[in-house]
Amino acid sequence: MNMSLRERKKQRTRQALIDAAGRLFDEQGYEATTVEQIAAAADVSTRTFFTYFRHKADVLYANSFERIDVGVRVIGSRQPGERPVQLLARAFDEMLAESWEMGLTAGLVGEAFKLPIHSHRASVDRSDTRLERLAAALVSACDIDRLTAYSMVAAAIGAVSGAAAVAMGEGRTDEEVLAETARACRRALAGFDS
Amino acid sequence: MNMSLRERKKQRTRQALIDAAGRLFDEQGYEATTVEQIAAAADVSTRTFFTYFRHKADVLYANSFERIDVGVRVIGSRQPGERPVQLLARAFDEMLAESWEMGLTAGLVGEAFKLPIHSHRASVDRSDTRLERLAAALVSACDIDRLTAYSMVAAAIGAVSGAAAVAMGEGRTDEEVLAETARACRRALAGFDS
DNA sequence: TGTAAATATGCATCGAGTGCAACTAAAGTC
DNA sequence: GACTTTAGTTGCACTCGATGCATATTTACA
Repeated sequence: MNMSLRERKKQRTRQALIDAAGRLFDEQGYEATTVEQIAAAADVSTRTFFTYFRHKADVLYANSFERIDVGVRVIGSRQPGERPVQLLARAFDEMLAESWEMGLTAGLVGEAFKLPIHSHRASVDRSDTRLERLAAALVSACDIDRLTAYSMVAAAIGAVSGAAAVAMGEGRTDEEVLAETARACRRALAGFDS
Repeated sequence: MNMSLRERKKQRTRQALIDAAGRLFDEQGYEATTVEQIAAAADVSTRTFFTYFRHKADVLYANSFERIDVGVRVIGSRQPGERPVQLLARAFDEMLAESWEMGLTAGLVGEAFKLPIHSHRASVDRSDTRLERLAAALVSACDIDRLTAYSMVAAAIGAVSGAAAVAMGEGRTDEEVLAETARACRRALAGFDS
């Protein structure tokens, strides 16, 4: 980890923004918090916020995007003979494990799942979405058609999000939430093991 | 259908907005089209657009929301002994059948699926989302816990959206798209038949 | 130390979305 | 048919997310 001063500063600012956003979202809710407030709390200009995150909502997913990397990596490490369903389930397990480990606040995750997030003006770079990246990885790793791959990943994401939202909404413990999401994921995938 | 003049006018305006939006989205794409343009094309003020649709994106889902009603109704009509998975699959079949019947342009549907839709300022009325409404209906109709219901519905929605997006992206015929989405839906649900 | 490259910031502007108040047209009343 | 009530339309001002551009300010590197 030999970062240049520049690099370190960038990381620090980025983290400051994430922390500030997390704190403010928890305190006032997502909608009630403005980018201006986040930037002020992180001691940078509003304009600078947008050099780190394309959209206000992206700060919520900041770590989520890194989690996707984990999933893509798992998919890339497919064992010979491993079936797509198993592989994808394994990828989700790793991603979910990561999620809790890196101490996302419930507030952050909760908001993230709650939001039917969209994009305002942003011309939505599809290749950057969770679905796209995981499905693409699955297609390259296995002998599977795009349609099936996308359906599988989308079903899994849906199940996981739905389960997590309800479980967290009901105030379950982290362990329970983790267990329930993993279970929902497997159930959603089961039928694709044709 | 004995509507008052007022009611008829409202429907006409609403339809004019939907039509104008569909046309413009097809011609220029979703992002490039402004609400101002849609309103102008429908010959109403910009402000009026927002009395019909809460968000720009809602005009895309205009008919989709009505489809959800169909699904909710199917779920409400559960046959004694019918399992949640069968019931939900039936609901999705009906909703999908409706979709093509009422002549949604591929452009409209395509855009709708493409968008990782979100909400700008709008404090997202959750009880109004597809997921919420279908899951809630399922919980009342069957003896099923919220967590499972939400996971199921979310998985199904994901699978259907994913399959539809890919199938349409590949230029399949309407029949094929319909068949593939129905299949993806069933596969996503299969594992929930515990 | 000076210069090139990367960041940060201010400013102007666009588009979505909301609240409010004034206006217009339809509906119901006498 | 004129009168009032009520629903729906519109303009206006404003907030906030987001982008482009031009200008500082830093850091890197010779």
